Amino acid sequence: MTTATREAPRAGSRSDSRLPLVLDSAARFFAEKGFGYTSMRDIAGAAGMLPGSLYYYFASKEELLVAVYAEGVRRIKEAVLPALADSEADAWTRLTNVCAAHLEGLLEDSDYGQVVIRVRPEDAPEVAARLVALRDEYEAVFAQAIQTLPLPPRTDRRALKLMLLGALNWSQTWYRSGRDTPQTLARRFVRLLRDPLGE
Amino acid sequence: MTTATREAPRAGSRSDSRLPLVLDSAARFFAEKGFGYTSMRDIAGAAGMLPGSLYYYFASKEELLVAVYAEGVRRIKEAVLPALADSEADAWTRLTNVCAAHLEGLLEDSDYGQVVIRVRPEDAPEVAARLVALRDEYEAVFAQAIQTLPLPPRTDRRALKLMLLGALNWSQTWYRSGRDTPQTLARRFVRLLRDPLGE
DNA sequence: TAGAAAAACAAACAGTTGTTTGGTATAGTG
DNA sequence: CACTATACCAAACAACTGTTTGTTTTTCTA
Repeated sequence: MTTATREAPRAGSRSDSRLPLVLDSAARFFAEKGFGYTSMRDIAGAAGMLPGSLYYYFASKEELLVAVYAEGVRRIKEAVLPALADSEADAWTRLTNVCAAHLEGLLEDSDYGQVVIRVRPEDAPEVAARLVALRDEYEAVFAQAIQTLPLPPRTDRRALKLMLLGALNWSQTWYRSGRDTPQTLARRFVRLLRDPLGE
Repeated sequence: MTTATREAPRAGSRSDSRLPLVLDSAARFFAEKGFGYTSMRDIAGAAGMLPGSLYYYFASKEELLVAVYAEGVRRIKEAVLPALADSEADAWTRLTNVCAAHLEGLLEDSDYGQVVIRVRPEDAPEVAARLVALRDEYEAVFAQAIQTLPLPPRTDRRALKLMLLGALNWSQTWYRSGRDTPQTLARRFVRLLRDPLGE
């Protein structure tokens, strides 16, 4: 809306655009080095372009971040929604599947998902509000998986969501690919919540 | 903020050093803006000094981070250790108190604690290993609080630690002072783990 | 086939970055 | 008193930052 940044190449039209390359490149750097530590030259270079050329697609570095961020949210949602819609499974295994999908899009799958968790909205003040909105949009999806759980009355569902989501997101700091899979991790976390640990 | 307000030189020995001021200033900026977004000019300015003068105390920006980081770990440990050593309380309330102390040093208390959680070691490649070592040093303390829990056999204590610590640390992203206190938050999280939620 | 729009290049801009160098006022010591 | 270490200041450095501007090449369309 604000800028002419999101125009996708129309079908049949000129397709030598390097926009997807730019987005992938930006996602990779943002995910690996963070927003502030990535320069427009990094991104352009990896896409085989000059830094100034990026401004043909994006009005600013922050707008580029918004595009990557939005795509990240879109992908995580895309991975999670099927698990959420599975009416065959019971609520607890549905939650487990949602968590597994969340972890996958966050740890293994793509750089896009990692950007959503890694980059703090405040790091891009001009567009912070839009980033927060995108995050909230996904959190609402995740909250649904908890809303349908059969829980003892008076259970604090909000706290449950914050706790689980926090544990999942923080895993980005210690997770090393090859040891545990997102699936087993998700199972382990959900079980810790479901099964009683006290006395 | 304060610019040329000369701190009164303390009586006696030569203690007109502004080193503590520098550390406080750095901690504040690192906690609020992150490491990469903070310039040496920011830090020096807030301490009433010139940027170059910081190199009298620290060989580099990254070394300055190490100093703040170490002090942060020291403070969190200082807050958590008493709760851990309380042999009166039973293991579960001890864990609750440890979590509360952890949250306090992370959300409310000081900027130093926030730096430890906020700044990623990889953001300072030259000293990353030392930062990780400092973090691990604390995590070992936290692990102790879980080690002493009376848990059903075959419980994955490592997963429990990662989950709880993740939930606590991630709270930094959504916590707003004035709503919930660290105490109530800690109680809520621990209860979610201890009490059964399943069926 | 002329013209316009798309997709870039090439080169610079002004500002900021961490850091270095050389000097200086102050205070403690013999 | 001279001397020395401390705790800074003042000014610059080269490298890098996001961004702008004018130009060129390519491709689609009328």
